[in-house]
Amino acid sequence: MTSSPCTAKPSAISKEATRAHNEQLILAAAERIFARHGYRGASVQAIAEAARLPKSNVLYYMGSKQALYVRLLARMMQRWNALLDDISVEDDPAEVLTAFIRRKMQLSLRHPEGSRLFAAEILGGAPFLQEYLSGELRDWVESRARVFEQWAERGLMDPVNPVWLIFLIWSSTQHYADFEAQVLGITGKETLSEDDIEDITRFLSRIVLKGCGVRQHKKGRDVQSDAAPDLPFVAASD
Amino acid sequence: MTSSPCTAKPSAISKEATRAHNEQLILAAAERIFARHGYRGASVQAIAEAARLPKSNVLYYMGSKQALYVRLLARMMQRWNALLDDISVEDDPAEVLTAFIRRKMQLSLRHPEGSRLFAAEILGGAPFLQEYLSGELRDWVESRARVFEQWAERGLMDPVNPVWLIFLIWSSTQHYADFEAQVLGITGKETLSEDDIEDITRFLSRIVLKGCGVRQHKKGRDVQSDAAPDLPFVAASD
DNA sequence: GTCTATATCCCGATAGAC
DNA sequence: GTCTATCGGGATATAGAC
Repeated sequence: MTSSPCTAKPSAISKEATRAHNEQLILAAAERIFARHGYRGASVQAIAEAARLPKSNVLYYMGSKQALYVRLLARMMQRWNALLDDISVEDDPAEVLTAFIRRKMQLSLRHPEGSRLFAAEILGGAPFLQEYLSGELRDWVESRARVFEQWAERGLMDPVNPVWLIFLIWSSTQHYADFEAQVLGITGKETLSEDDIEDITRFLSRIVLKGCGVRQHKKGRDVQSDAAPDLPFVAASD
Repeated sequence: MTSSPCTAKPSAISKEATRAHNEQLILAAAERIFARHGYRGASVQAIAEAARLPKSNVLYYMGSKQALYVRLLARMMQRWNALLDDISVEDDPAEVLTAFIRRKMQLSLRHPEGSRLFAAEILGGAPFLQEYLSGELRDWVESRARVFEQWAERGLMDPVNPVWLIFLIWSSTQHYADFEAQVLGITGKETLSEDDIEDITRFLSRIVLKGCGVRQHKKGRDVQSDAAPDLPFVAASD
């Protein structure tokens, strides 16, 4: 990934490539700045400097500050949707929940600025995302909630409130991206290593599965109903 | 702060009362605006309008935008510290953890704007709070972490990473204040009722205690080591 | 297509009238 | 003490030179 803007000679082919390249520079820089200062607190000037381009160039490529912001939000929602798998009541709860936690964790830490951009938008009352939240996302939550309830009816997990459970997974995973400054300050680390991420992922999976009484899926075998089985991924305690 | 009877000069008293009253108006309004738009995105003009005072009045009372912001952060840290109880290894894990979750939940929902103000500060890289995070708060976390580890050594709970556990409790409770817009959009509610709060609190306590394998403290009785006892506060499932 | 120069407005902060 | 008027600077956005 080159970090310098392309202002080279306009040969027919490289024009489009240059434009695409500069757009990517702007989007990456804008995600950082918007995440850090929020919509109003971010200035086009600051975004331009972060992208090493003139301010007018940013507005020329993106049209307006608001259009740029909306485009970034849409990109983040797209990433989000990419891991919102469909699940059915026939699936194994343990597998689905661990995969859900793992993917959410990876998304947050693969795109920390996007995650913080989203967080800042919600923190400010979600002026640009209300429709998405109470429409598309709400439907997604409701459909998964129904599956969780059916799992509980079949005795595959405890009858917990499925919406609170989804919020628990969202909040506890996103925390490591959104509150990174706090996490690093308290742990004294400079960054979270791959091992840390793996450790946290296993910790959260363990707590959620055990906390919800999810039975291990063992085909052709009876499952003990009141024992707390040792899970295969007991987290290290530091 | 004196509470003098002073009947001689009521005008002098009402002056101070007016000042105190206006300061409270400004602090409340500023907390809302800063929480919504972040430090840079908030304008003194907007704060003044929210407090129904002239802009110059806000700066006259508070000195500067930054002084006002720092004062609000300090107030929130003070509220925070007020519930950071000391705990010892002799205390009952179940009681301590449930009380911790309950208090944290109440704090977040009693002061949602303060919670969001803090969140915005962390989201932006904690420029004003880094010292607090890597100093006072870090020490607090370490001391509690050591107690959790000792509990695990005594077999009172599973040997989970205590710092991840603290982050889990923080994130999952704060979520309902910081991401209120998302929670309300998805649940379709206009506000979270007292019953909702109680339900969420019990849900989180249940998951954390069961997920960490916290044994119920029963003095003078042996504790079954591998059974998952039914907790007294099994959450309703909706 | 790109970037300089500029238009218009709002920012935080202050001086000075009352 | 309170508030109007204003300052210098920076905001978004655009017009126009190259």
